Parts: sequence; structure tokens; C-alpha cells
Amino acid sequence: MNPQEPWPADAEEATALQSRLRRSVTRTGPAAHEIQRLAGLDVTYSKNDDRLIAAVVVLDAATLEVQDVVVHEDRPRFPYLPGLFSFRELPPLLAALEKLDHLPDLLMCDGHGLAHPRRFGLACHLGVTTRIPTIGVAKQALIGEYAEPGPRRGDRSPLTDKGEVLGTVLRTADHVKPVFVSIGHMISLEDACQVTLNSTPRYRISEPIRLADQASRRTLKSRQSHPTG
DNA sequence: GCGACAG
DNA sequence: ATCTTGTCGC
Repeated sequence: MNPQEPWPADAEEATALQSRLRRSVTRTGPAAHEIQRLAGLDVTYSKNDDRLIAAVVVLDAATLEVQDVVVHEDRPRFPYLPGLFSFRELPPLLAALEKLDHLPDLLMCDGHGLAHPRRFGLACHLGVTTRIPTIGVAKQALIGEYAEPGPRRGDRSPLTDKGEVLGTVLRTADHVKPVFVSIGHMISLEDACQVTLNSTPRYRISEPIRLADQASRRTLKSRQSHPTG
């Protein structure tokens, strides 16, 4: 974890920490063509007990070939509260990242970045903490207004709040619900959309995140108590 | 006050 | 998010 920053004890402290950390988010970083290794991150929770599995899947950015998969079992240390999602998922995701032999060039996470009430969603928190370029790709909006984008893959429309552009509502496949792309850290919104499209060749959800979701679910399922007799 | 509310 | 199989459609 980030030893420089005290971990918040409650929602009020967490909110204050977000407002402070948001200032370190940047919109520039490596050019898109310099990104060779993409990582998708996701967390699956057990309903039976209080365990969770965080997963990171690393893919070759050009071929989308899987290069590495790591998982980490943990327990939630913070409740789920809209707007404070990162305090729940950041600790297990960082622990999983530490299991990688080589850090990836870019992180894609299941949630928002700047498209957040205080402009500091999970993707921003993950990027600022790791100092790795990060993109947020969410399945649902948390804040903002938008027009329905066109029906085809690549069609998009801006996600805005009080005139401020927070992200892009991006159609990743024909006639499928769009996803919500926003900057996490060290990348432009345009590059974030390009990387998202490039890593989403077939399904609605980008391949790195989709595979991380599968890995975390598979792992949790395989570790559930198997009833005998 | 009411509704909305990433995963 | 979690529980949960098949089934309809491209």
C-alpha cells in the first residue's frame, strides 16, 4: 500500500483523501504505440463467506495473447459505498499486482477514473498509487450525462457533468450496450478510447478485463468448499 | 425532500 | 457484486 498516505478509517476520511489525491492525476504518458503489455484487473466476492479474489491478467497489446495471470485471495476491508469503491478494491488489487514478475505498461480496471463525483475513481487511485498509466472502463455510469452513441462499434459520445467532459460513452461492438471509458492516470482520453477499442475485438467488455473477471470467478469457485457424500 | 448510486 | 441452467438468437 502507499505508506505515505494513512489509510482512511471512515467514509469522511476517504472522501477527503480522494479530494487531495485527485490533484496528482495527469493526462499524458507514453504514446499508445509504446504500450506493449496491457493488464486487466477485477475482483470477485463470495456470498457464502467474506473472501474475495483479485485477479490480474497481462496481455500482449498487439496480439492480445495472454502473458501472465495472477490471483490474490483476501478479505474486504472497506464496505461498498458508491463513490468510495476504490477503498474496497485497491488493497487486494495492489497485492495481486505485486505477484507479477514484470509490471505491465497499462492497467485497465472495471470501474471509473475521472468519471467520478470527486474526479477520483478506482482507475485514478490505482494509477496514482502504482504510477502506471491506467484506464477506467465501467459497465454503468456513476455520474454525468450523455447522448446515446451510434449503434456501431467505435461510435461514441461525450460523458459530461456541468459542461466538463468526464469520459466517453463508447460502443465496443455493434448493437451492444456501450461502456464508459475515462482517464485513470497518465493517458489522454483519446488514447484511452483507442486502447479500449483495440483490446475489445469481439465482446462488449475489453479482453483484459473480461479475462480477469473469468480468472477471479474461476479461482473463487475452485476454492469453495466442495460438498462430499 | 426525492432520486440516483462504478462493483 | 453475490446465487444459477438452460435457452433463444446472431
